[in-house]
Amino acid sequence: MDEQSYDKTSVDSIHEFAKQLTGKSLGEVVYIPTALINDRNRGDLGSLVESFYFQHRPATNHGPDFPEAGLELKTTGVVKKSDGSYRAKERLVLTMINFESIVGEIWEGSSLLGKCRSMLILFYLYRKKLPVVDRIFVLDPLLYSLPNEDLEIIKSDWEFIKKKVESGKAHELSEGDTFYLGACRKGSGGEGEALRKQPFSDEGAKARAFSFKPSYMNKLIGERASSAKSLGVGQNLSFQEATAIRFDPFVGRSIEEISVLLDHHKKSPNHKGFHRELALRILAHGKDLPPELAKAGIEMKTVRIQQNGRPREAMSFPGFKFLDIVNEEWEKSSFFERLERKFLFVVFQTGPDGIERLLKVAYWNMPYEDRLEAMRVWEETKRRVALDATDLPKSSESLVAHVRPKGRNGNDKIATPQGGMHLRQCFWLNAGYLEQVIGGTGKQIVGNNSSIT
DNA sequence: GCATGATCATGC
DNA sequence: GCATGATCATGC
Repeated sequence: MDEQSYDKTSVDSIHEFAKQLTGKSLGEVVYIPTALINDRNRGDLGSLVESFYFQHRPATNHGPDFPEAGLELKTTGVVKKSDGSYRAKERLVLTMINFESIVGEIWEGSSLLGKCRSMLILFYLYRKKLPVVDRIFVLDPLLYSLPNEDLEIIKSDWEFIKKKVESGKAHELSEGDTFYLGACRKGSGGEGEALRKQPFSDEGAKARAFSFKPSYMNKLIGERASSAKSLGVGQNLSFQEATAIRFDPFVGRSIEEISVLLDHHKKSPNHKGFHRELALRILAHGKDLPPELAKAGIEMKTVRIQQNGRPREAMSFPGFKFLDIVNEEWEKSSFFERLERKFLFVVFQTGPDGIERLLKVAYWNMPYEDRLEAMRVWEETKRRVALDATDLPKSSESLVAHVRPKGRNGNDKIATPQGGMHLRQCFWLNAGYLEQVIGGTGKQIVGNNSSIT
């Protein structure tokens, strides 16, 4: 049934009309004046779809794209994974955060809610070199109406961001502050970028926008569905409460005890993922993170503390390539992306009796000052890789992070800018830094030291 | 006991 | 086969 047109007052009609784009690019369906394409790969595909496919020009720039239907139109990129399924290429930017006006808003009348309560999201296959009008739409368009199960979480994310602005800390905003909604950077990002004023501090803040995190987008796409059961976050439980309910019965118990209770045992004496597996069985009753934590992009990490209070090890992150980092920007680097996440630490400690027990569980995200220090280490690493990839920042050079090998064995070498081969490396958070962080999370079973009061 | 270098075990 | 999270090993 090919429809020639649609009813702009009807969400369903707009949705049906949009479906006819799937499998095609905008450019093959309608004529786009070349002046508007302009040889640029970037461009506002959403506006082009609205103007040339829907032939629709809203009377005003304010309000939804389709005011009569109360519908917002969004286009967003996906990339194909090796197994053929899709994942979000990036976060979905919803609307700029106006630091001046958000402090006077309430959720029910907020500009964010106006944007995201009803959206039609079209997915196109991202191809870097291809102009946006030539990118193919894939998947069915998604009619998004803020699901009940996500509403409370997104609302409290919004309130957290608002509170941070009210505390004069707009410049310290981080994606790790929140769960589904992120205060993402929006702007040139260059050295000369103009900072924005914030109402309760003289400090300039980088421009930010509300966005759905990539992890949340992936869940919407439905390509990462797992069988893991919901924790029940959102209805009447916070992340902290729901997590505490799962871990409470095991806190204080020994590894041995937990292992027996869950009937999960070490496969070998050197089973390196054992503590993590126990934690996942406690938290998720399985091997996958519960859907809420997956949607929030939570980074669950196990930390093992020795009798003397120090972590047994520093904390590693995925390896990087020498040839990549020299051309990367901090805010686009994978280390930055990791450190912007919210962490869930599952902490074990060996007691004076030599027995290791589950000590506590805590949510955490990296404070502003420490993110700046991590950036310094990253920039220093980038600089030194270009000079000599075998001489990189050691843990003695920073209180927060360092660089060390990360490989399968001594043959796991990759190319350096110097033309040689050297052991693959990754970033680590120092053991001493972790000690301070874990100590700072206090004694509670589940806390969140990122909270601002 | 710690910093640094080196490597393991697992799951996909 | 490979990335990943995590741990082991060595020398000071």
